[in-house]
Amino acid sequence: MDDIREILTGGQSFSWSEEEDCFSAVLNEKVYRVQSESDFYSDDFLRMYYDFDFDYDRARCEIREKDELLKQAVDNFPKLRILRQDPWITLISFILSQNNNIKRIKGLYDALCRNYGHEVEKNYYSFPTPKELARTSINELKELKVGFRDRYIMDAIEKADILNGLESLSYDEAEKRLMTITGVGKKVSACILLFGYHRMDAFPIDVWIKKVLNQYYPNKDISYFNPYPALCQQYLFSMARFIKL
DNA sequence: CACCAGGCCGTGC
DNA sequence: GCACGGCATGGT
Repeated sequence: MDDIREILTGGQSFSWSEEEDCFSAVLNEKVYRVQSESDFYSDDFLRMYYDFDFDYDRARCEIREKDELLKQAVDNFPKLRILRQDPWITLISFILSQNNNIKRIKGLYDALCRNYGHEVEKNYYSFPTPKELARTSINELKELKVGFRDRYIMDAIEKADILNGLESLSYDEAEKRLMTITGVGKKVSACILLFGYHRMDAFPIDVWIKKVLNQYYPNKDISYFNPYPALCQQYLFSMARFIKL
């Protein structure tokens, strides 16, 4: 379980809960339970979700060659991947993420599931669809302690249809549309495009990545991380948290 | 008491 | 265009 903990609970997805002997998540109207990487290869949905088709061996080799920090990152997190998540779930997840920490984001994610999702299995709730979440209100969201993000969630529910058709757009155009949702800026849209649309050209810059860039890459352009900007970003994010930068 | 967390908004220049 | 304070909440 140690090798997939960072992928499932390290900040790109908030769907997974660590139990005594497995990680569990309600996705695709089912409860999935996994203990190791191999469990992702036994099911069609999980295979897609785990980004089975991407050549991570090749990417890791190339990223390792870039510099010492990325080499350490690849060696510390050998299994790191970019999961293929649902756009709507990533939209709400990363609205919740702003000025927040991973543990509390997960708590709020679970609260939305329990309150507005449906029970797929005893005590396992799905993430609410836009229609389900539309049953909420500013006041109910306040009670769940989402804080100042309440009005952002309300606006996202109203504009959920923006998510349809982003696949065919350029990065800049897709980003522009996402940013018409109140509470969605450059960083949150980068996370949505990366984790929800598998846009591997995305490069979300959060507080951790800012520290890394300032300290280790002060005079480098983002293009330094080509041809795997998103993966490098993910490695550096995990590494920065690991060494408590 | 302070400062921080996978930031963004509103205001002022 | 850029800088800066404010923002809900919970943890350290």
